[in-house]
Amino acid sequence: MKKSSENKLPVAGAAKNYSFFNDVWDVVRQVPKGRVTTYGAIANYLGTTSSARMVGWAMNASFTMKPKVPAQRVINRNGMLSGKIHFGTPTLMQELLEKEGIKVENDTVVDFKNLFWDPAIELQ
DNA sequence: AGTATGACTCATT
DNA sequence: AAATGAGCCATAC
Repeated sequence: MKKSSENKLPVAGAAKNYSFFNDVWDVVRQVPKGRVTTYGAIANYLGTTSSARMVGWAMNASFTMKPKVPAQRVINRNGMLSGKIHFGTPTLMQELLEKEGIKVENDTVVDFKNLFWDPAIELQ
């Protein structure tokens, strides 16, 4: 069995819970283009429903991950782009979403309810 | 080592 | 319906 060098993460202190972060990224990468999901949905799928905040931290760490994680498809339960401030520019997240065909108005995904992709249901 | 903060969410008021 | 408190737990200082 290989040591942690293979599973090493750029996140300090994540070694203990690296699987959680890894699972988050794995799920996010499977979000179809043009669809979105939420922190809570991912947390629920991973069995840590009340730890949606950790999903946010995983997203923050995802910027240094390869292959890249479509973090713009992960938003909060209101369909709002709560994490856009963590992108390079204040509008980058919205631009990425619109490039995928998702309409964004006032930092909120239009028709979010219809575009919502729940891993606990879709991914099973 | 203790406190504060946060890309969240739910329950209560 | 809007505001507030609480649970969550890793990171930052």
